[in-house]
Amino acid sequence: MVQKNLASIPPVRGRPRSFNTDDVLARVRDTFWRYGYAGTSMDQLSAATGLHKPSLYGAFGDKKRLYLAALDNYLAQVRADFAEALAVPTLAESLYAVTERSIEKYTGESEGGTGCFMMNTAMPEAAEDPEISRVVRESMDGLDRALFRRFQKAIDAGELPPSADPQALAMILVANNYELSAKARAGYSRAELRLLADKALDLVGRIAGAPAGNP
Amino acid sequence: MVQKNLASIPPVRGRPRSFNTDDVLARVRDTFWRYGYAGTSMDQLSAATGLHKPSLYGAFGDKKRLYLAALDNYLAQVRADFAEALAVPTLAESLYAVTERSIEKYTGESEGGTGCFMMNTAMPEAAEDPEISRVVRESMDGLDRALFRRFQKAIDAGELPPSADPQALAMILVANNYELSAKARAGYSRAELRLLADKALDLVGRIAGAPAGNP
DNA sequence: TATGTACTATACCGTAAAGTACAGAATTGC
DNA sequence: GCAATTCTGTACTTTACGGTATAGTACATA
Repeated sequence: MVQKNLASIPPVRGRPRSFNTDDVLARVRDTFWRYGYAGTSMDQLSAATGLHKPSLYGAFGDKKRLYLAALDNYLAQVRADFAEALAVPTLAESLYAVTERSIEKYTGESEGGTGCFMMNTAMPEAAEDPEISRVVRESMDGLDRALFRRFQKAIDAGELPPSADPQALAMILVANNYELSAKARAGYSRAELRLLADKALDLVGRIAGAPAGNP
Repeated sequence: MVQKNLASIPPVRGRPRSFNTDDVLARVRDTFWRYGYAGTSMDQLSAATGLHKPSLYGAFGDKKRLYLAALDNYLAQVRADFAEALAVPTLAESLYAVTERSIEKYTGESEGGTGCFMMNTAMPEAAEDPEISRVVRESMDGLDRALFRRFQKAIDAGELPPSADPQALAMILVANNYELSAKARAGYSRAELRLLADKALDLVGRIAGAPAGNP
């Protein structure tokens, strides 16, 4: 994401916007989060943001561009959250923070709907929309890489033996993350999700010292 | 599911149906699979099945009942597939069969769309529809239990030591299954999914002999 | 063959969807 | 102050949606 969103660059001349783009995108995101992409109407988005439709269209384009802007916004925040959690020096604390943030996000404790926003809104569209599926793939690859690097860092720091298998370890947490999202959406409780995440962390601990198996 | 679907009980009198219910539900399922629940219109379903809308409404009720019938149909088939794969006597072969069937299904090789039908169509609706979210939860619990029982069986059969942790082992495959579904929908290739599944199976092998960790 | 019954086909209904035209309002540069 | 520019608000257009009325049709029982 090198280029900034056009909609967030305030125009120099003319009547200024009466709204803050990020606030609007947060409302838009929450509405899509609850009802899905196809299940959300522009009128709902208009009501949720307090903006009239021409303002939404003027600022973001059509429904899909508005959705993609909200998705970008969400993914940027998720990346920042992950980066912060992964920056914790101790591996165990770092991984716990990762799972805890996911659980908090997916249970909708702070804001938004349940489960992962991308999983529950982009996936149904991904089959027929290459633009959306590309964003999804890149986001997934990013998650894989981020966790892989964290384990590599732990090996470099001597927290794990050089023989450890960072790819397998990363996969445990990635797969667990998908399960957390799905089960949160289905209505599982925070406590149940916490147990699942702890099981995954326990697994990581059990095989952290083991070398990679035969391919 | 004790009670049979009403739509599958042929009436005794009057003009008989010109269509086979299961065939129709398969077409309905495939259409929802591609476009999502909210993204699919009754006209699309009518075109995909070759039935006119009044026939669909007459046989299944409204859109949601039609969807739920297709979902039940799908889940029954998935359960049967899983049961068959889990019935393979050797644990390793059994687990490989489980992953292979998922991959085949999720890549849309034989029929339907990509990813898990339930994941990609029911999840967006699950947040606002308790009836759908209940079905999803029950299906998830069923998957957890089926895999747990398979590992328990392997312990009973002496394939795994009594100290093995069937819950953790089951979780590896369940979480992997969710990841396979998500990545298939995002467009990952069969080969990439196979590698992921093999990593999970490898993990199972690595910790199969280990006892459960501290809770 | 007569009759009841359920299915099929066409056409339609009311509503809600995405998107827009246009007039007025707010701000900047001149 | 005045023109240029951009946003806001109301009302609208067009299309597609879920769902149905109705007329006709095919079959089972009697």
